[in-house]
Amino acid sequence: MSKAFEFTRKKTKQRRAAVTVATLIEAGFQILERDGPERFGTTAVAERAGVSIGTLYQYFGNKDELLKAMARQEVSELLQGVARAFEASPQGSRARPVVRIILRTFWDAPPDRQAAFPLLLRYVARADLMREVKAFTAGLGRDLALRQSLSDEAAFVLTRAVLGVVSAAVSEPHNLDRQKLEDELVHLILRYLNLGGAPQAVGKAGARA
Amino acid sequence: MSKAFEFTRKKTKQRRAAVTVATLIEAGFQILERDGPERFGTTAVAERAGVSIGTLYQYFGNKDELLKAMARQEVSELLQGVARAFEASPQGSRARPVVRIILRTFWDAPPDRQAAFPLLLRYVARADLMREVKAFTAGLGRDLALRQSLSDEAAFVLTRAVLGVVSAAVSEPHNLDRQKLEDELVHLILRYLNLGGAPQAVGKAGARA
Amino acid sequence: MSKAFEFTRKKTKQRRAAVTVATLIEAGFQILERDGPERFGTTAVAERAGVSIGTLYQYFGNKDELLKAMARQEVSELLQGVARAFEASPQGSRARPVVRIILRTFWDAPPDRQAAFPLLLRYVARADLMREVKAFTAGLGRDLALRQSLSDEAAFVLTRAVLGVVSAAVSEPHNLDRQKLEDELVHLILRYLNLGGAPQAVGKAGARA
Amino acid sequence: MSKAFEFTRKKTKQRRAAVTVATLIEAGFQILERDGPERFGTTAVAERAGVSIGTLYQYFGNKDELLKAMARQEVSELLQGVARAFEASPQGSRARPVVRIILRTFWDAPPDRQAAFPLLLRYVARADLMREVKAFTAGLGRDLALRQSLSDEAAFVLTRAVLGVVSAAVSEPHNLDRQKLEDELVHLILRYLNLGGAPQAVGKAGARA
DNA sequence: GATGAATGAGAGTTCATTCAT
DNA sequence: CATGAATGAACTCTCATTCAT
Repeated sequence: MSKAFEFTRKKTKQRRAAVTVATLIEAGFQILERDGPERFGTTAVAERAGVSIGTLYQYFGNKDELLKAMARQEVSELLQGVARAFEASPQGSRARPVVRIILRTFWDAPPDRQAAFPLLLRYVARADLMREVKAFTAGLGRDLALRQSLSDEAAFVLTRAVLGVVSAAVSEPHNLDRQKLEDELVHLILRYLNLGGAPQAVGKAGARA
Repeated sequence: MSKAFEFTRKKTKQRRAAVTVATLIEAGFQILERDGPERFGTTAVAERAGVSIGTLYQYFGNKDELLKAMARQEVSELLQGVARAFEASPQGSRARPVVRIILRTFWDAPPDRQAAFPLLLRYVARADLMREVKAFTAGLGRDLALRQSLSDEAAFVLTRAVLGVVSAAVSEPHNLDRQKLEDELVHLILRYLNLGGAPQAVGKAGARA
Repeated sequence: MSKAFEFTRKKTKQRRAAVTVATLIEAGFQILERDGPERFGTTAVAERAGVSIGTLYQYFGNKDELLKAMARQEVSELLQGVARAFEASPQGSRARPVVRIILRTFWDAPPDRQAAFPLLLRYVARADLMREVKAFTAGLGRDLALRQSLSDEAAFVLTRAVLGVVSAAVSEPHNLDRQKLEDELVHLILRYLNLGGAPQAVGKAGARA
Repeated sequence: MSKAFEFTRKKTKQRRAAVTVATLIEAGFQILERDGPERFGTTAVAERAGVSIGTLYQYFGNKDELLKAMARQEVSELLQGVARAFEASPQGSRARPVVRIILRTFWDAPPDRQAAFPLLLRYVARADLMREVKAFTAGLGRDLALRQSLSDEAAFVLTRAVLGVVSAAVSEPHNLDRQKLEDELVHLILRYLNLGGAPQAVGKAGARA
């Protein structure tokens, strides 16, 4: 057996494994949306992915690991979107694009996907996943604050406040206007960072950002 | 049988029923704290309450109803605390007392109780429970805004932002300073309502409230 | 509700529970014999007992507990048989009746039941079950030794030697004569206790006991 | 290709195969001791041996065959030890050395290895493995009995009695003295063979062998 | 009303074994 | 020959809920 062949074979196998993993995660999202967080089960995921339950457990030692992988991917995508929106907009006008991408992810998601968020979010709130979130919000904070470094507490408050609002908007039944919510969120960010517009009345949605 | 007797008996029965319900709810909290949200089960609750599982189902048609009753009580206590703090403090200095009582409820709770919050919160986020929360936040909002009425969206953003921060502080592993977090939360509220201090640097915890 | 009624009801329930437990243990033996030790499973036991799997787990917290109960019963029956044989025979001629009852239990059992012994025996070899076995062999030892007390080690050697022989006779494929084996076992016991016949040749089965 | 070359290659291959088999068996023992009999699995064995699971199945058609090979080796080593002890000691004083080597193997083994014995022993008790055990015990018996031939039954009783005692000593929790146990075992053998000391009291450990 | 034995669908997980590469 | 990804039957166990007493 030549080394080249060995190498090819190994790569092939690795690719196949990677494909299987990706398929499982995707199936995980589909089941989570189809059956809801309560009825989310490993058997259904494997079946939907077209692999045996044993294969699932080859790659994810248990249900939690699968959920964590799904959460990681979800977070990662959101963070990338935020980062892109952040960099694509000029300093001083970044709050709104960022809020927009967040709202698009959460608010615009179909109801079934929205129902999946709380479960995923629970898995995000674990040490190993938080690290990258922290790293990201730290970087974000630095820029947002116009080079003034936000304290850990300030970064925490800002990010969790925004996340709390959009999570609530998704999981609580309500009757809110999307545009007004966006305005209020932008307002929240700008005022918190002492960047926002004139000290005028709050709650009058409009040209405030 | 005289009506009076009937009445007395009925009242006695009702009182006994009320006691049983209260006992079950209290037992519910104990089990939730003792076994955690995952292992929270009706059997254990009934046992701890000293009644049979059948009796539990006499008063709560299913597990969800029990959880909702527990959530209702928890929220109700928090809201009362907030209301007291609100009314006890002079206009213009209300943000900090309110934040304090919230932090006391969440941050100061023993770890086991903290672990119970996410589950309870999920049950708060249901239509019938939200009504009173909304009523409360609406009233609160009116006062906070110095008689300017907050829009629904603004009230939503303010309350969920604060809740999001304290929830995260409780469920995520972190390394934050309690006093600084309190300062930042107060800051968030005041700035959002355009009441807060001078447009100075953010994140320098201290004499800002 | 009168106390008498309460009492009756309780007794009724207890009786029903006892019947269920007995049924499950009996079903356990049947499954163990039918499917073999490897394939012995809780589902099959419950099914055969005509109750749900949940009921089985109401009475036996896990598979091991069921197996232990079965082992306890098996041992208990054997010990009772031995005790009866012991007491029914005159001092000095007790070895043979005891050996006979042991051989009847093991050797005469149908092959499927024999296949079940090793598993059961493994569960006998646990602290809590051993206590009664020890108590029994201690008592037996005292008598066997004509009032000389056997040391712990001697009692251990004697009982385990006999058990080892009959276990092996059951679980190993062999081609032995039952009568000769009985003779040799009796011989083993008597000689070990220095009670046995003349110092003649070993292995010539016959009128030695 | 010359025959010589073919031959060499074949031999090389055979040698390599033998090494692999030996490696697998050794890995088997390590896994058995590390994970216990319940968790003993082919995957872990292959991994520990540094080969793929497929390779394991090339050499052992199934799990049982692997276990049998392990049991065979274990037994073979014990028998060799016994044979050496037997031949190294003078006629008439062989019981104690033999008992000693047996106790050394079982009693002195580390607890993890002891836990492995019952499983191995079960695999010894199969037709093909028993043949050599029988051959050995037959030969041993002949010598032990000073040329009187033991009947099959007597050889069986003697060997299984001893094995039963040491197995029990290893698998049951107990509180026995090693020296006393050795004395009692020697006593058992000698008395059974009508070679042993005076018809004195049993259970007083000491200078009886 | 109170009881608690019984239910049973369904969960997560394991592991000996196969076979395309 | 070696590999190891894939298999899937089978397993133990949970727990919300019912209903005869």
